[in-house]
Amino acid sequence: MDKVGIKEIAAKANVSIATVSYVLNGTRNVRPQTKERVLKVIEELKYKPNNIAKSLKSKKTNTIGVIAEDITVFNVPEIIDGINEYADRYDLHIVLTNLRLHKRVGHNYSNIGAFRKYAENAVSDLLAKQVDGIIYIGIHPRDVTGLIDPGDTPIVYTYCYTKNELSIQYNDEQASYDAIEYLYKKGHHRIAVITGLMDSIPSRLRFNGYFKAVTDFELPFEPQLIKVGNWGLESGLKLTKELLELADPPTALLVMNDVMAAGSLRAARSMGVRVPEDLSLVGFDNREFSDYLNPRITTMNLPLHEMGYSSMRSLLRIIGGDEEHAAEQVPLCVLIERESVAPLVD
Amino acid sequence: MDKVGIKEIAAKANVSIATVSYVLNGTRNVRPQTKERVLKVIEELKYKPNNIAKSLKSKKTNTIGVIAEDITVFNVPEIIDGINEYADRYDLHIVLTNLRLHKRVGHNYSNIGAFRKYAENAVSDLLAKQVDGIIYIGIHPRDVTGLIDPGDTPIVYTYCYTKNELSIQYNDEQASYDAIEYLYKKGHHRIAVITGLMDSIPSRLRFNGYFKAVTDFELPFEPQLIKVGNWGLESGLKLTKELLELADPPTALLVMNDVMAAGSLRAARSMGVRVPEDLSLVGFDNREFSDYLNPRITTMNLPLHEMGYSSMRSLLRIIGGDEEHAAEQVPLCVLIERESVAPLVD
DNA sequence: CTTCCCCTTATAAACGTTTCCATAGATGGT
DNA sequence: ACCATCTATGGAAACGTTTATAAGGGGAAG
Repeated sequence: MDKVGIKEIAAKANVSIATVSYVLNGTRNVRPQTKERVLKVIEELKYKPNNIAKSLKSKKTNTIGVIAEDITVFNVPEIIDGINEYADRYDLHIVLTNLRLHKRVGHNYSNIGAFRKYAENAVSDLLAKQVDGIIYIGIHPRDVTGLIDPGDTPIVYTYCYTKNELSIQYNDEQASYDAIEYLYKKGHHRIAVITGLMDSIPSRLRFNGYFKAVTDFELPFEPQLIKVGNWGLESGLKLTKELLELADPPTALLVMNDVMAAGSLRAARSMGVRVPEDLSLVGFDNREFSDYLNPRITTMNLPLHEMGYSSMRSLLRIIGGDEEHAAEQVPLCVLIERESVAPLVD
Repeated sequence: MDKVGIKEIAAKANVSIATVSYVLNGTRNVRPQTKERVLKVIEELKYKPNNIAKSLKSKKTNTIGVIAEDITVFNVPEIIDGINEYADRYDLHIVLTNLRLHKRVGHNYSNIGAFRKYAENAVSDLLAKQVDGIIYIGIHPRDVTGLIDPGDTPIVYTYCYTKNELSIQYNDEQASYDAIEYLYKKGHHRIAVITGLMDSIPSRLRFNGYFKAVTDFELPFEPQLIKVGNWGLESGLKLTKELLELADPPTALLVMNDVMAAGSLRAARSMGVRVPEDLSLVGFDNREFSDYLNPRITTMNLPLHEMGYSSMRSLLRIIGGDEEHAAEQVPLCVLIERESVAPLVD
């Protein structure tokens, strides 16, 4: 099974390689009769194009490099799926680099320096592969400014924060604000919050939203209703207990991720507090399991698929030279109503 | 910022392009002094290699095509992560094709025919990109034999079933057998089972394991203890209720995925049956949330990372021409003990 | 019957590398 | 002093395409 290229086709069809190329790409008119003949030979010889050669000449690979800081982080696959949807439409291919952040440096981002060289390598490799552009999928809590240098290959960031570079990101602050507004409209006034780690950007932004809403709706601001968690279930459990042991416990609780919210549920159960009758609970992330818990918890959905899709669209705009219109409006987070919130009746 | 290639380096360093290539790859001895000079120019001009050209000449892309039937299916990212770990070690790159099976044809695999052309396209594209090999990540319940034709590009399948092709897959039957054995050793004899859809291969295999174990340990075989579910939470809930309403309900229950197991928990709670005191429960998949439920459920872990890793290793063996030793031993599933099983005391 | 133009097809250069082969100079054994 | 080796380097072909340019032939217009 010898390699059959355009040359072999040309020989067998008694035309020049140029002609074969023209029928292959429709770049130029070719007499129907000739075309037919060439096509037949292509069929016969089971010609398979070689995009490497094509790319070399045309300086276009139709390939986008996707760098994921960690593909096993729960939200990332859906973002990639969004990227894929767009890529499919435009016949683009994805070369995926998984930086495996967590497996390499664990969950402590302080020694992130050691990680930088992986990121840099990934970029070099991608550039060597002549990708037409790069999408960098962070893992949310980090500002990633200056981490890598893509030269003049277009890049867009998503699911992370940047200073000057374009980053496709939903609005954390708004999301959190909306959650509080929802609770407020259900009649709740004393609303507690369990944040994530406070050196994490989304944590701060979400807290901002909480604070803004509390202010806008003239809710009492009581520091003892604010608890700083660490994103883990145990922390949700412990802090919720503390909240419930208050002399005057809150009637509602916003927890900044679903994992901690699962902890809240456990705490409530252990103390005989009923959710939602005695305590309304809203989570964050709309993780699949939030629907499996008991009660099914009301939580804030993140527009992940759209973020992926938008990143791709932005990137292609930049590649197309339209840098100005690259910024994208990402759909808002929407609250998924389930069973963990009840209106407050006095 | 003109493109700087090997040619520009050669000119500026007063050597031939051949020499530049030799210092770049260390393919040949070059006088230290010359080497130095070339390296300096490379540095100065910020030379970035072009792997496209390299691949064209060398007929090696160092790229593996990964076709995922659906990257949003929960187990897939971890498999990819395993692939990545191996790829990193050997400086291989991944071009990822996500077939988006569920978003395209939903969860009803009967109209899978329409899906075939996506798979075929994916393969053609990958071949055009001259990948050195292909890994096909299915989504488990399907036999994928004959779906695609990779020509003579090496391929290995994983997380799906095949007839003659090499597929890296853990042992469903064994896993299920082990779960029953575990329950048996905890003193349980009347063990019920909730299967998945019975047109799914893992469902049948797992049932096989159950049946074998029941036979080996001389447990009573009572058909009313066998329920056929559909993988969804509601089905777990409903069937568990039926089981618990039996005149003589089982003391233990093996549920063939964690989602249905979440349903079982809900059923038990709604009927005032305590887990594990009144009913021992073991799930399947070791989904992250199985640790968040109440009680935390004991479940069967799948060696996903290893499957990815092994797939890659097998593939590289085939690429290296060692077809015989390509088959891999995939680590067994291991049961993760948590809180949902208690020993039976009479 | 020229002349011009258009339509179709061919020739060959180019893309950025690797690598085979050749060459020039140095070394060393006789 | 000569030939055989050996080392360091250069020249050029090749990988499979695309595409600029050229060329041949036919028809319409003069």
